Amino acid sequence: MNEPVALEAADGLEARSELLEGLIGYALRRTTIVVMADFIDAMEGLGMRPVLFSMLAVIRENPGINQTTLGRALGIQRANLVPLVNELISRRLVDRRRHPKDGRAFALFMNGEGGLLLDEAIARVSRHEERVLAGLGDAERRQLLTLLNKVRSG
Amino acid sequence: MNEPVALEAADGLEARSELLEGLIGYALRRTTIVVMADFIDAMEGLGMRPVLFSMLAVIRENPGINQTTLGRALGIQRANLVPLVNELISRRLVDRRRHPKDGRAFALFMNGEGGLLLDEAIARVSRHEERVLAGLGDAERRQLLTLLNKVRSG
DNA sequence: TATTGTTATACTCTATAACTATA
DNA sequence: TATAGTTATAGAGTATAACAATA
Repeated sequence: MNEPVALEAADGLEARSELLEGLIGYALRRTTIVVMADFIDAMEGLGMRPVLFSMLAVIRENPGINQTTLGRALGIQRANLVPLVNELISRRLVDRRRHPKDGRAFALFMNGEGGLLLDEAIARVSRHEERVLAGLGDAERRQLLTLLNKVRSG
Repeated sequence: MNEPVALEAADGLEARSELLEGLIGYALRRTTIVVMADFIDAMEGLGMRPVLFSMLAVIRENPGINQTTLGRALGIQRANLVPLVNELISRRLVDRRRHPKDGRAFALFMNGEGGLLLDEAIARVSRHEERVLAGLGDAERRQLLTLLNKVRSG
């Protein structure tokens, strides 16, 4: 409440950092945390996490995909994908069959129940994106997506 | 290599999802992972992680800040902040003193060694941001920062 | 009663190395 | 030799509940 004094405690209720506020990496990290938290809220009761949602989306759009390719598409290492795929299998959302031409590989397919769950999740994701992007116009949303992909492909 | 056939394995080397590619949340998450990985590379040998960097920045710019306020500024819960502050203390980058007017609280101050480390980290962060933003012009960089903060605050 | 810092705990994500079976 | 999937393990981030000391 008073003017700051050197070596006195700056223990107000709020603190800022001009350095951090100028860094895009920091803004990316903090914004992602906020958006992912809203995603998780939006999925309440579905047992859906961001990583499971993205796996279901890729599997449905790429029927028969194997785990290595799935992991590469999503930036997940093979070893870390194993328990995640097992989770989808044991929840009967995805079917896993031996690959017809490569005995080492599995082929993953979305089944009916997985499709229903994904559809419900997609409906919730639409509302979630509308909520977190409420402050942006259509042009700004397209611009943000373009800029993010530019950085990522960079 | 051939045209896709229903229920045949789509086990090519690459897979995409139009659904995910349209979601800003997904773009945020993937882009942040790429940028954070480059940050970590940039800090090689410094023992610096994103969270420690942000803590040092806030402590230097808010001398005497207590742990609760520091955590609130960075979105870190008090309980999770304890081992992180201990790490900075044991590495002699930050000093912790009892708060003069509140016996429950600590007041955190950056010391000389912490300042030197933070300065070196800032120099590396500048090169890191230049690297990950190389594909964007100045106007685009400002725009991205503005849009990210709009989403986060919105 | 409320707040600061702490401890304990559990879950998720991530990273690495080594193994098996198949190619 | 190389690749697909697996196992084991360790580190880091995150979330909750409960406690002691102090306000």
